[in-house]
Amino acid sequence: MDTTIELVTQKLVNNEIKPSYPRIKVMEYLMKWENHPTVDEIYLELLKEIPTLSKTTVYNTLDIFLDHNLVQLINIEGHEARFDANVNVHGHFKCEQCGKIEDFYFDEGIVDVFSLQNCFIKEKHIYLKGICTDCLDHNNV
Amino acid sequence: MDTTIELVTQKLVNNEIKPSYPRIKVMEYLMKWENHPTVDEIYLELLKEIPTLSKTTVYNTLDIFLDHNLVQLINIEGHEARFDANVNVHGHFKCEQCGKIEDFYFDEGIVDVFSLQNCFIKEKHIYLKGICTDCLDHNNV
DNA sequence: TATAATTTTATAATGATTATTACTTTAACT
DNA sequence: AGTTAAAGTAATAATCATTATAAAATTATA
Repeated sequence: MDTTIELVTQKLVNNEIKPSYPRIKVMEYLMKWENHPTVDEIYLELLKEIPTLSKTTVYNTLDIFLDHNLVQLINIEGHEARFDANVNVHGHFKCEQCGKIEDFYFDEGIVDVFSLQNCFIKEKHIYLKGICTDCLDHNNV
Repeated sequence: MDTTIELVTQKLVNNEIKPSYPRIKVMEYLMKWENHPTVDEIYLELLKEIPTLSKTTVYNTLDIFLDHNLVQLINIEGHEARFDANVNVHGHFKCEQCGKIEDFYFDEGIVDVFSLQNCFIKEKHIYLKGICTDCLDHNNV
């Protein structure tokens, strides 16, 4: 059996999620390609391997993963949800020109020092937008 | 003439936006009530004063304001856009229980030190989610 | 005042997400 | 193994925010 599939299966089982084929494949896709795909991108990609797959299943699966904190939801664009299997606190930078989304890391503490000392903080999201170095170079703006 | 309306009118004119009544009212609402309303909230509120108002106009008006950087778009919830007349860089904390969104401030520099030195950063958004102090108190969790 | 340009409105279209229901697969039990 | 219940998946329709389009109203200009 494929090692990746074994690992993913284990991950799901550890979180009390039954490792059905679609679930394994969605998680595998999210972990393997560390992009930040939309539901549609996940669906269209997996459809190649699972011709009977429905988009509803992708939505349901992602909801389960969200509930179990196995993925995080990225709201960098209002009109489409993106998903990230990296649930460590980190930021996202989207290039408005090429559309690429880059991860970046920061000391989580910087967000704690603000005026919300006594609140219970569950999620921390940092989103930046601009033009990436590649695009800046190629544009020679 | 009302001082607020004069101020808002001036703000629009300074930004080469014709100060039509709906535009003045949308901006006035955003500045007066420093909440972070959705399009629907703005629409329903202003409808009381402007019975002929259409939601399309609210959308169009907000688009113009965005283009001129007079408001910023808040994507803290994926399914609904919120708007903020405060365009200074600041963060938003949403209480998942009462729904309230609080502003908070941070040293803008903390976002600059990341691995994006050579990118051109146009927008910086920090969103936190959790439970606010009020809700924590009243729950006596 | 007449005409052109702009703004607003009403309506329809789009697209992502959710809800519903039926179908299929898996699990449990005899 | 065969039967029934439960869980998961799929197909379809419904919802809702947003966008597009075209008509009506307003404002600016000659």
